Amino acid sequence: MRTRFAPSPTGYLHVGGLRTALYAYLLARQTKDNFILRIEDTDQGRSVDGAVEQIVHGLAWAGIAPDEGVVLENGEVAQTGDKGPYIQSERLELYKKYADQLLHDGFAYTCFCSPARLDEMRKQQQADHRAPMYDRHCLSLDPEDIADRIAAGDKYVIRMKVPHDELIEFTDVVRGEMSFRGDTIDDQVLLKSDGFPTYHLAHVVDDHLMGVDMITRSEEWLPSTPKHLLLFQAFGWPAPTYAHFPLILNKDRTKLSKRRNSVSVNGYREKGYLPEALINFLALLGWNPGTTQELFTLEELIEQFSMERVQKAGAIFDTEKLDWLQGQWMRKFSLSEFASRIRELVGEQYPAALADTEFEKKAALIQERITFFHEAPDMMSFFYTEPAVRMDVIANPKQKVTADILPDVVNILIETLGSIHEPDWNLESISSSLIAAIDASGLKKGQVLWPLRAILTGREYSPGAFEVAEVLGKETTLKRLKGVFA
RNA sequence: GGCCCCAUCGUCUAACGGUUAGGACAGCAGGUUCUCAUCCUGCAAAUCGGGGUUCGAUUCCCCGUGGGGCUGCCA
Repeated sequence: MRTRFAPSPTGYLHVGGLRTALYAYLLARQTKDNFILRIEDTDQGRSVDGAVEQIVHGLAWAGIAPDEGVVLENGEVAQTGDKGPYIQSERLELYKKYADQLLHDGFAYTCFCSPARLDEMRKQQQADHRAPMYDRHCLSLDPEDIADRIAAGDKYVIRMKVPHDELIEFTDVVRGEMSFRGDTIDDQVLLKSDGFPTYHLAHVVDDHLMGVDMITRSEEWLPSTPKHLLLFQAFGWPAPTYAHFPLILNKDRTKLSKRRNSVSVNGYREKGYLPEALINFLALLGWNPGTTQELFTLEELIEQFSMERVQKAGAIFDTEKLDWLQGQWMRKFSLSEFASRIRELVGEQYPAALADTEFEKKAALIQERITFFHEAPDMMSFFYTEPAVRMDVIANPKQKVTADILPDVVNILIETLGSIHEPDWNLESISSSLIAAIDASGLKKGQVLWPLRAILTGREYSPGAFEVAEVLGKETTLKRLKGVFA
């Protein structure tokens, strides 16, 4: 199944767009066919510089880079495939040619109506409580007049002539049987006066020429599908299958917008979200596996995705679950993978980390606490620098640690830990000897372990005292303990 | 206004005529614990309304209601 993602380069890659792209990608992968990226830059006024780069890089980051069309080659935007060009502004002659064909075959007509006239017409129709539709003012112009006016430089568009007596029926893969009456369909503009096609013409021409047989797009396109079907019919081309995915919504259930949400894929990337988490989250927004599985790799999605389990109703974009998935994915990495992914980052602030043979052991202590990679340097700082130890952190009323017992506590710690032989310095010996010492002292665990942890890390929250002491080693541990009152 | 789509916990969703309406996130309460996080247990939480069809409707049909999309020489 050849599928495609066809965004307009009007800005960054949108999370809604990414989900549409993901589903198209999964479908193509399932059938071992190509996933195409086509750029729909037919609105000259709305195209934004750099948007194509954002889109291509965004898809690559998410792990669903296109196989054909506009792709990334050695980090540069390029085009690949034998059905190109894949950027619509480079296909203008093609649209003109096919528009002329429709004109010739009587499926379209030339229209000279000015925007001002159309505006006036719509206002009147609305005032009369009629559906705003083109009134076919130019439907039956004399062919010679048309030629003269064009020669004279008059602005014109080409409109499709919708057969009012037809009933257009089709089956949408996610929605089922659909039908529209021809007389409720407007004579859509196909070719604009600037020579660019509208979406409608471009979609039909391109998807036919590019061999796309499954059109996946979001629900907002459902009402214009009959126009597209009529065009396929007029050209004598086989119609593709359509699948309209549910919309992603703001909290107030309106169509997801950047005004009310953070919708830029790059924004999530910059905040530190993993592509695995975002993809997992987006996949589940409008689709479910029919099982209780919540965590999906891209591979698993390819195996399990099915159109039958795509939701019909729109889904609110609520990122609470994304945050949970982010945590799950951070923990899902093997330790060596996790360590290697944060090593550079930590190394930037603490160069010692780069050559640290104990790095993995340290990384292990933060993996279950971390949410974003960029938190790693801070979370690991006490392994590489002497923490600034504040009395108000060490003394903790909740743990019944008061300033007056601290000297005794520190002494117990220094004595107990100091008596462990260097080669025996491990989690087991540290914890058992400390527990024994605590029992003997009559103090509570928290009264001894909280200060130990606070002194070693300088923090209220951190990995456990035993673990930190073990990884820090006997020498550093004792040095920090002895330094508290120095 | 016209056309079209949709409707289960707060959110994402399962149940394709028979279930105490299930799961996950979030919430709340416990447990584990030196803190935080993780983890574990439990609690609370939903079928929009009305008619049909049926022995039986979340499920099928109709009518409402509600929400949404489209209605551009935007996509």
